[in-house]
Amino acid sequence: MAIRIKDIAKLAGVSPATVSLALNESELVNEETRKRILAIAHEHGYIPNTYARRLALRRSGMLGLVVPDIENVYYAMLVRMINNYAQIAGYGLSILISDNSRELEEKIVTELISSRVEGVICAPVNIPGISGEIFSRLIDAGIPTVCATTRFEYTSFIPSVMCGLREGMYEIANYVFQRGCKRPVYISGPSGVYTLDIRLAGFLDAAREMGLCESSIEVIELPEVTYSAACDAAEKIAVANEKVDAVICVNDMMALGVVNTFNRRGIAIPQDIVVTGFDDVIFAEASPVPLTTVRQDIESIARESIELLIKLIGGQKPGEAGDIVLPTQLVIRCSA
Amino acid sequence: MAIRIKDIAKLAGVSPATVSLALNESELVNEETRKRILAIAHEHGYIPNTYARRLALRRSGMLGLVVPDIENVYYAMLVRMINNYAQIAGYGLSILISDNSRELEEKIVTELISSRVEGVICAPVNIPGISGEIFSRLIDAGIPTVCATTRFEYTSFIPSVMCGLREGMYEIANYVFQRGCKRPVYISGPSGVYTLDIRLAGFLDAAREMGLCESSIEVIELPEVTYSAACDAAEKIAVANEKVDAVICVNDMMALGVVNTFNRRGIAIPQDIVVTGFDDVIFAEASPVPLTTVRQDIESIARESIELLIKLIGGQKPGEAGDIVLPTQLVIRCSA
DNA sequence: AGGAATAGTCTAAATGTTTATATAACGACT
DNA sequence: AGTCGTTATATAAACATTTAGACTATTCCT
Repeated sequence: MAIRIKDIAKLAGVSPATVSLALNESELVNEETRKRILAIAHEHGYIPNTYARRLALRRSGMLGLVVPDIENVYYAMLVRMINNYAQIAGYGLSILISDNSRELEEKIVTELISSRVEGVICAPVNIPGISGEIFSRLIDAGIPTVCATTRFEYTSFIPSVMCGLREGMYEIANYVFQRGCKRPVYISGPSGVYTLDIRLAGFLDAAREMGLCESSIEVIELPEVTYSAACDAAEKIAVANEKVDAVICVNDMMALGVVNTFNRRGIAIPQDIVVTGFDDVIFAEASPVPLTTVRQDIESIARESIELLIKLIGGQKPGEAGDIVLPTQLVIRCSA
Repeated sequence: MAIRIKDIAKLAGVSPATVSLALNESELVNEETRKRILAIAHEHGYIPNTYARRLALRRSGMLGLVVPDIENVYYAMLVRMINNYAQIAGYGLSILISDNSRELEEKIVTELISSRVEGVICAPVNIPGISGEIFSRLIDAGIPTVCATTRFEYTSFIPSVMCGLREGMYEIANYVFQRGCKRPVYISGPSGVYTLDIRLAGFLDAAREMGLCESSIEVIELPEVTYSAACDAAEKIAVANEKVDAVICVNDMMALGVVNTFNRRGIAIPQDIVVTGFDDVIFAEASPVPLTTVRQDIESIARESIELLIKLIGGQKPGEAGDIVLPTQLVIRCSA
């Protein structure tokens, strides 16, 4: 069906080798022949067969990117940017979605090895106890891999690029405490998720430093880090009304739930209660009370990830690189 | 580096053909030999080379999906669902992002042909005057293609699956008018974008039917369909204050901008002015005044697209299928 | 004129699979 | 003993490229 090099060769009255060389702009082939061949190729809409090409070349020119959830704007941003950077670096990008499932992650890793990608950036699923065995198969297969937006606790072979979440949460909690809040509620998701655990650690760092006693702080661990879960929690806080003066949320979506719930109940933010988010997603600013939050600079994560990956592809040992921790940025708006 | 069929053959003392057959669970090969071969393959972590495989098979088992903007939750949903359905149908999915650029779209189409995908679902870039020439190259290359979420005006060869946007906008505008509104402002983006043009047509249908005169309705065409553009427009409406009683927005993001701006200025929604959105994105419900809006059922778009695509792959002619128009759903909340 | 260098093209092997066809071994049947 | 089937395996070609090395013709030098 589709036209092949062999066909063009026949049409041009030369050998397939010459056609291949001509198409690849080799110096070896005569200017005139080249033009003739290119003309024929163009006329017939020749497009090379990727599979034959990559097989012969013994390289794919592809990188892989694995994300757990494409509907999360945070990962969507990551995808867009890595897509960009990969392009600039001259690689194709294979985007794979694990849909927060370990089994799919397994399959994806096999797929990546099978398609001989030259490097992988992975954001592993966000469930308690990630350990990196799945992705370490990539390393075993000799494929340079970097972990982005989080980190494998037990696998030192896979370097990571992420923001200093602990420091970021410390900073915003500290800011809230400096404002005079003494009875904070911290709203988080399930424990055991690395990126949530270290945020909590940052909060506790700040609380400890302020000398807040155990009884004056409350940590709520919800099963999900969603808007509606946060609404329910906020409802309870509003009802109990134990002089809580700050609600520190583990992400913006939850903060938004808290803000809307309090709003509806006539609780003034930040006058009555201070509320903070985390991530600085697009509608943090579009919230009825614009959110004070912590920005994770995803562009930097994307850039540094690709940069590190390319170094690894270039032969640098993972050990030499080490993990990269990027700064977060406190964004002060109105909610605190 | 990686182990090949040939290597396994040598280790097992059989021919490569036998190994291939064994790995593909063929009945031809002796049970015992098969087990021995599989054991060796497993032991050495054999993973077939995709490129060699696809080259020999003369089929890729892949579908392509092209979206203009992955950060748009609307497309993100589409991606997730089509990814799901493709998997169920036994295909791999190549996700490509055109980043709203025609040039990239060109490149992507070449890539798709080059990698011999068996079918494509495309959501073309959202700029004035899309005409489908770029994607019609897929048809020329014999690759079944369907257009999702919008439609090519001039290319009847590419069937489309989308919601009835005109009817949807008609319905919500009509609802607003039935409520008694007589001086609506319609906020849209640049004209020439098909999916915006037909929404406007739906609005005008409703206005005409209500007998609203030209002078009592205002149509604002902003350069961008963004939150901040809508905030500015809302600001002007608030200042002018010409008894406008409804603001009908072309999407939720803009409606949210209008709601927040009015909120800040003390204009009560829906008492003073009614506001509506379109799309029913996740935070339509999380808006300070939950948005009355129109839901596009992306799950259906995804399902119908894949279903149609698979029919086309199965040999159905595009002409026989025709475009698929799915119903929208009016979601009544508080803002109208 | 003869040899070397150069330019342009071709031959053939290689990439790692799949698969149609051939072959071999074995038993069963006449 | 020869024929036929069956079963299990091997051979070899095919898929569409790339590329090292061979070959030929031309030009340049002495």
